[in-house]
Amino acid sequence: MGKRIIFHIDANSAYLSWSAVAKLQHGDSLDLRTVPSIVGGNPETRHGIVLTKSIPAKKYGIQTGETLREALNKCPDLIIVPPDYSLYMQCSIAFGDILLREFSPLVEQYSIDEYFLDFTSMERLYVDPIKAAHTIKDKIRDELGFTVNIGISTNKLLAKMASELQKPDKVHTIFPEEIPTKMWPLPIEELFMVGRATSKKLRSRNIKTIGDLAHADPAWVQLFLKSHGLLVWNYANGQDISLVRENRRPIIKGIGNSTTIPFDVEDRNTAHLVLLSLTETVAARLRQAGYCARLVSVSIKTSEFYSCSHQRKIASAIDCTNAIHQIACELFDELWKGEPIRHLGVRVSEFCQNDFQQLSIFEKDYVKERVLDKTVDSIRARFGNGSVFRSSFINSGVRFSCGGTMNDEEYPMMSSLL
DNA sequence: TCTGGGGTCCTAGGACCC
DNA sequence: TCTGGGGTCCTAGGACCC
Repeated sequence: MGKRIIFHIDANSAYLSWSAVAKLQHGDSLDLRTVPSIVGGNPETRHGIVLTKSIPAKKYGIQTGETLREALNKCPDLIIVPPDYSLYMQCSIAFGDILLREFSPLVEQYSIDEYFLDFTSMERLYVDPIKAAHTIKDKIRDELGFTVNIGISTNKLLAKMASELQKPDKVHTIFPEEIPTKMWPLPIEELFMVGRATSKKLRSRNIKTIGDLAHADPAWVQLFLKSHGLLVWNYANGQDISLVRENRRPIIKGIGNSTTIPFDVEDRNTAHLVLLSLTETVAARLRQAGYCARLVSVSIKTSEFYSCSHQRKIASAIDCTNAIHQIACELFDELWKGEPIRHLGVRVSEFCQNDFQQLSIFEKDYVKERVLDKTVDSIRARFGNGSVFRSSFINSGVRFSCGGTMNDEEYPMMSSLL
């Protein structure tokens, strides 16, 4: 294989920029990006954390994931706006369309605000990839109103590392010969796939920079980081052979829905109702994907932030809301010891196609269930999620649909590896 | 402490079978 | 059984990403 040229394109402070652009378009005179501001959840419903910060907010030391209280302590004048996920989906798609339509057929969406682009076959058209990257960057800024960073290199890992260098509105390269000067001096935490636990283990062994890791003995790193050690050692040395793959229909491995409940749940019935609300969206997405699932799992987080989960393999794969809900409730009853519950989750996985005539082996009731689910799905598709819901939710204090406010339409998913 | 939600992958331990 | 070893499956938990 010849030398490839890979771009990584990353929207700067994506949620915040996108909300800022929308506000400007609605006649607002203040550009949120120019002042300390964040996109954050609502503390009233116990969702009060920082999702994205503006660059001026970053200067106050505000970090993604911290509570709004902490952020406000650092900057009392901080402007806080709520997230708007359907807006973000639109921006994400418009962003990807420009890349795909104008620059290369080989584009991979990596997350809601990141794309990889294989520029290799475009070289003859543009000659200079750096100039082409500036063209892309400027076109997105001029047409969509938000800035991006573009990283350029010979593989995805290096391109991604390059796009993180200096922000916003920049093009950077980390070609292999630039690794020692541009990547090795960076703190170890900056390396892709080195999170809190890994950096702690590395730092305790005096590995402080990416260069330190690159020069360490890979066998020694494997002793305490197992296979993950070899992965990050390769990344520190700029080694990555993964390909940019067009993502039509990514292979989904699991579908889940979880939520922090605005109040502590202390009784079984309410818990079961929350599980139903979570299962409704999980099962509908499962059916829309055309799958049946063989594994159901339930997770709990208590008011004291203790987490645990319980799962079960089932004999025949299912996609019915009621069937999944029933198993989720059984799992919950086996798992719950009576502590006040802060957070609940339902997840299904181990999929197989749902189009087979296996229906005949189900009991009559089950066939009816599937017909009912299909009907409800299509009503909700036409008239909205709230158009039909179970009477058990009335006056229960539990919303009929909760968790991932995602407008859906196929949420772009990344794998944890490149 | 006003501490989110969506994912993927890996590992360890126990059950079970030969 | 105070027995050994290896393979596979299952479950729970933890690590990482955005």
